[in-house]
Amino acid sequence: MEEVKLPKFDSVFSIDCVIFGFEAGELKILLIERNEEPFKDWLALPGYIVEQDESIDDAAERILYELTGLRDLHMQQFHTFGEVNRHPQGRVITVAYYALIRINGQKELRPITQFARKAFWHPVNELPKLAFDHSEIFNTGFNKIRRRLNYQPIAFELLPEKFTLTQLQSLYEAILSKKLDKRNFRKKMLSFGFLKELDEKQKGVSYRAAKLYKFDRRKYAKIFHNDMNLDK
Amino acid sequence: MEEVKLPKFDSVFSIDCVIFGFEAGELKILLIERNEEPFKDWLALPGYIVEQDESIDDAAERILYELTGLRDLHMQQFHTFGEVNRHPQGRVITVAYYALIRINGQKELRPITQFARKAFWHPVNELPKLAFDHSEIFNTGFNKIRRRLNYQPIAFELLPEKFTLTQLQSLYEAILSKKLDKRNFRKKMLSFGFLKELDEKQKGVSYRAAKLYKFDRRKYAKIFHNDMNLDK
DNA sequence: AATATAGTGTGTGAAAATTACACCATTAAA
DNA sequence: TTTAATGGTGTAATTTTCACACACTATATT
Repeated sequence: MEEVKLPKFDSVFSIDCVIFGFEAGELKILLIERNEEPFKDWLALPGYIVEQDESIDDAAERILYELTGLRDLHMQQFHTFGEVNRHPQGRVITVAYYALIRINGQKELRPITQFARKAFWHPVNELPKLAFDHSEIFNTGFNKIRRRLNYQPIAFELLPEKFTLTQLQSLYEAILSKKLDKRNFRKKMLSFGFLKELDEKQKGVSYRAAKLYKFDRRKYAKIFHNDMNLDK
Repeated sequence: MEEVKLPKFDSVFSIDCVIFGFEAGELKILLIERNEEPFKDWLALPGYIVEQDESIDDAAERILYELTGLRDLHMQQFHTFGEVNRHPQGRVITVAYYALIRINGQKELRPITQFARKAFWHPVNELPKLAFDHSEIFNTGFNKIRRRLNYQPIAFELLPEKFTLTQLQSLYEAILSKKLDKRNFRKKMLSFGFLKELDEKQKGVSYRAAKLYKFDRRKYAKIFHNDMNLDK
């Protein structure tokens, strides 16, 4: 069997990341300020070029780390953008990933490479124009997680380990952009059976402290073992 | 502003297509027999390399056409596969698309290029080993359409324009691999309000002929206008 | 000590959706 | 006319969804 060479093109893959966080009752995403042409000084999603000897999943982790200092999140690919002219300097196809993380105790965001001047959280409402087609990438990703919220326990990745039902509800409201009924929401969430009520209560509030809950992954997996694998 | 060059890699994008059809009560996909190394003579999903000056959506259409003679289907991207060693000859990242089409009156399948020796329909059960990681790509795609079946009217793309409720049901059963209750299925489908009952009946059967129905896109769009755009 | 404030936590009834389930009707062929 | 094959239909029980309002508790303020 003879070795056949693949054709070569001046084409480049990149990764872009839509990282959601939840803070002060607001849904936010992670942006960087670019320090490199093109779109120097613009705001953009954290994203960069995939190396030749790394898988795209690995690349996503590395790139996010280099641009923001964040590590070990569970990112998932959600769409690939391949218009010819989406990058002004050549053909770049980008695979977009999302993740949801706890902003809370997060250490400072600090870019490792010089390609980003800084990284910071920005509310998803009132987003400014972003570099490249990043606004479109963000919108597609946001719609994806809205959908996924219905059949995947992604909300818990955004909350601290211990949370109140009110926090959980206001997160759902932020993602879905609509008000939910408190009694029905609580009834339904609790009926799933994967929330573990703790003995602790909220602290430091100047009103009746709410009970804290925890998301119980093991119970979730038991209850929904069917659905978990379908998801890729 | 100075022109900055993008780095160059020996990396290649490709497209692979998972095309579903429905025939004789069975769900099938389109395979080709490869006529080129690597995996010469193997069965594979229709797939090839993206040119530098075409978008990935355009590439998907072109490639499918060249390998199978099929045209103008509505393909949708569903996942991108980017493991380093998925192609034995170098770095190839592939974007996978699916489509669902009517096999029925389809003209002969005939590859245009020589890269495929032939193209043919194969039942999704009892699939043989496929070239590259195409078995995994198929599985991922199959799971995607199973999910989508719940919130998108994709089934109708697989049926002839006029179809009976029994045909529709057996298609659902084929995709979901489970039996459904006839009365409940019919009640529910009709309750959506986007099936148009025709005056015609089935012909050429040796038993009571069934009524024919049509999928009414306009009604569907009116009823579900919300959901249509979220889908990318 | 009284009171204002802000969010917690709880139940019920009506309506809608889902599920389980079995038999007669119609057609063509034998 | 009988047989074989599929078409077509309704109801009752159960579960899920939805709409809706007020008393409780902890703290801060006076």
